Amino acid sequence: MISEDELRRIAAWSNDLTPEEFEEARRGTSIKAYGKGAHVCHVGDRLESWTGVADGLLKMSTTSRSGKSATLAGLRGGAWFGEGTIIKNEARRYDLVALRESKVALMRRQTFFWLFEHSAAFNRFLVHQFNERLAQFIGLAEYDRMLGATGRLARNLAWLFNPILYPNNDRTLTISQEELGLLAGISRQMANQSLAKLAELGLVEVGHNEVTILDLERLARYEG
DNA sequence: GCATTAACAGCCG
DNA sequence: CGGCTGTTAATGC
Repeated sequence: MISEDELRRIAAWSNDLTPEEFEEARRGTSIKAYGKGAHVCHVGDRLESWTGVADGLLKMSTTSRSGKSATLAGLRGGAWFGEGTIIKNEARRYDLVALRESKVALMRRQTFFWLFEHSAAFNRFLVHQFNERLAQFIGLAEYDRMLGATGRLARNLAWLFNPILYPNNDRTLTISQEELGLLAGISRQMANQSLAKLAELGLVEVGHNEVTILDLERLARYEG
C-alpha cells in the first residue's frame, strides 16, 4: 500500500478524488523498482495492474515485424498508462523498458475498476488522457517517415512535457543525452547535435544532464 | 551523404 | 572516481 503523500506526488488525478475514493486508490496501489534496461512488460503480457511512473524514465515502444523499434511515448514521473489494456482485458500491445533506475506504481485491476465505476473525477481524467494519447499516436503516424533525427528528438522531448499528461508546470527535466537518444531512436552523438540545433533555435536550453523547454509549441511542431 | 559506432579528452558532481 | 558531454575518425547503409 502506498502512502498518501506518495500517491498525491505521483498521481495528479488522485487530488480530484473524494476522500473515500482516494483511500480506495491508496489501498490498491503498491510500488515496485526496476533497474536500468529492465523490462516492465513485454508485448503479449497479461498485465494485472494499471501502471504509473513514480520515479525514473520508461520507454513505451513497439517492434515491427522487420525488427525496427519505434517509441510510442517516453514516460517520466507522473505518467500513468495501461488503462486501455485493463479495460479491454487485452494483452499488452507494446514493450515497456526502464531507461534508468525507476520506481513504478501498480494499481490492482480490481481497484482500477472500482474507481472506474464510482468516481466521476477518475473518469474525467481517463477521457482527457485518452484524448492526449490519441493525438500523440496520430502524430506518430506521420512522424517516422517525415522527420530527421532532430525532428524525432524534438517530438519525443515535447511528449515529455504534455501539459495534460504532466500537469505540473516544471519546464526542466533531468535526462541525459543518451536517454534522449534511446527515446528518439538515434545515437547519443546525434542526440547531442540535435539538442545543440534546438538550443540554437531557442526552443530548449541544455544543461548538464538536464533540458529546459523554452517553447513547447514550436518544439512539438519542429520539422527538421 | 547521412547516421552509427568507437574512441578520447574535458567537465562536473 | 564515475557518469555525462562534445568532438573527431572510421565504418556502414
